[in-house]
Parts: sequence; structure tokens; C-alpha cells
Amino acid sequence: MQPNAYTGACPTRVVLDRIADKWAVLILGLLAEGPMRFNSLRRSIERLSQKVLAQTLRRLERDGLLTRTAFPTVPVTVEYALTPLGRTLAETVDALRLWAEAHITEVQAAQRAYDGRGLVMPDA
Amino acid sequence: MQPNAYTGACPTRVVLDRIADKWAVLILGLLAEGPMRFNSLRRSIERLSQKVLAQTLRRLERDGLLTRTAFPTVPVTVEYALTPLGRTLAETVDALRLWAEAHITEVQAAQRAYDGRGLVMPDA
DNA sequence: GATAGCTGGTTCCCATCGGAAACCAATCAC
DNA sequence: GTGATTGGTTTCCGATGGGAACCAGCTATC
Repeated sequence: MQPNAYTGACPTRVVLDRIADKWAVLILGLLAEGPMRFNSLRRSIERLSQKVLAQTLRRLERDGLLTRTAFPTVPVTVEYALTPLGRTLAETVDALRLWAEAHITEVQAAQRAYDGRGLVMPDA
Repeated sequence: MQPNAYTGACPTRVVLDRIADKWAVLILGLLAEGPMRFNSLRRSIERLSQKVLAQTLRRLERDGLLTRTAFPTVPVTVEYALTPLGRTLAETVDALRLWAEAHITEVQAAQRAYDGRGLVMPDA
């Protein structure tokens, strides 16, 4: 049996749900440039709360995409780094972020055109 | 000013949040092969509810990624098709799905290893 | 002629999730 | 002793997500 994300029971769904995530994309994009520490990540990604950062990091660690290393310094230092597997994914998801940054103008123009048609808008 | 997804106020965030979405990835992947109708999409993507499909489609339409065309047949026929902009995105997000399908085995192995360490697991 | 089925949705309700803020231990600088 | 650092966890509440039911309008079947 080969994986097929369109099949509901396929475990690929779970993985896709994890990596098709705004915060995971941004975290992997940063770690692609080198290892980083918890608070450094938090300060680099605006509006990302500690709770969600911790959750996302632990899930990515569980999926074998990054490693968590704690150094017994004082205060404790924790470093997050991509695994080889994570590095292959980082290239893929970074393309998503780059697409968004490259086409934001076109998307915003489309939104204005859509909203101007006097229809009910999905959300703000 | 150039777009930067790491800045909280950047509109890129909103776009990234929309395209870094499990259902959007699967929908765009199907539409890349040609236009499809509402119920055809619904049947092709298992466990996707009507409500979420309708929501996702309308947001993608608002963002200028796909077009919605209703034909006055009986019963009414509604066709969804990618725009040129949506086509550029579809290639990018399809890479995500393909990554998930290609590396699912490694991810599952990592999960078993992580869970076997006797730690608290993030979730099931 | 009543029932079931198709089309493409919308609405209701509840569980889950996300985010803000508070709290934590331990240690250092002032 | 007061404040700041480290890397989190806990609490609380509002937003979000998904399942199921419902809708109109027409057709095909029994």
C-alpha cells in the first residue's frame, strides 16, 4: 500500500496537518539557517506565544524533524536544531513562505476586488 | 517596505495562514489537474465536511487563487478552477503533500522512538 | 403522489484549540 | 531584596473546527 493523503485513514494526513502549519513553517525557516534557542525563536517570530512555541517544537521533535539539546548552564540553555530529515522538509516549506511574500500584492488586490462586489465576506 | 512573514503586522501572515492549511493543500492539489465541482471535491477528499469545504473554497476564491462558476443547469452545477495565480501556488503546496507521502515511514519511526523513551507525549 | 436522491450549500451545537497573562525554580547582577 | 534571565507549564476565555441536521428546487422511482 502506498501513502495517499486523500485517503482519510492514511497516516500522511497527520503529518500533513503538522507541517501545513503557519508556525511550523516559520520555525523551520529559521532553523534552516542554523540552531537556535527557545527565546531566540520566540523573539524572532512576532506574536508567537510561549505555549504554542513549546507545543510546536515538541511535536516537531517527536516527528524527528528537529533535536532538542539542553546544556546545564545557568540559566539552562536549550538549543533546537534541524535533523537531516527536517532539513529536507525545511526547503519545501520555505517555498511556501517565499510564495506568500512574493505574491502578497496580487492576493491583496484580489481580496479588494472580491470585497468590492458587495458579497458577504468570509471573514475579516 | 518588503514583506516579511516574521513580522507580526505583515499581511503575509494572513496569506501564510490560509495556504499553510491541510485542506487547502489537498484542494489545490486536486484542482491542479483540472476544474472540479463541489461534490466531486468532497468525495475525493475523505473526511472533509461540506462546511469546511465551502469555507475553504470561498477563502481561496477571495484570495484570487480559484474561480467559482455556477451553471444554471438542473440541479445547479458549480465548477471550481485554478486561476493563473493559484496555479503557481498549487505547484508549491503540492510539494508539501508529496513530502509527507514520501517521508511518512521515517516520521512514524521517529514517533515510535520518541514515545518509547517514556516521556509524556504531546498528543495522540 | 409520496419518497428518495441529486445539486450546493447554511445553520446549530459542542469540543477542541489558540492566545494572553500569570506563575514557576534557579541563579546572577545591582 | 529587587529585577532580569533561562525555558517552560498552568489557567482561563474567546475563537475556531467538525459532525450532523436542515434547506430549496428539481428528478427519478415505486
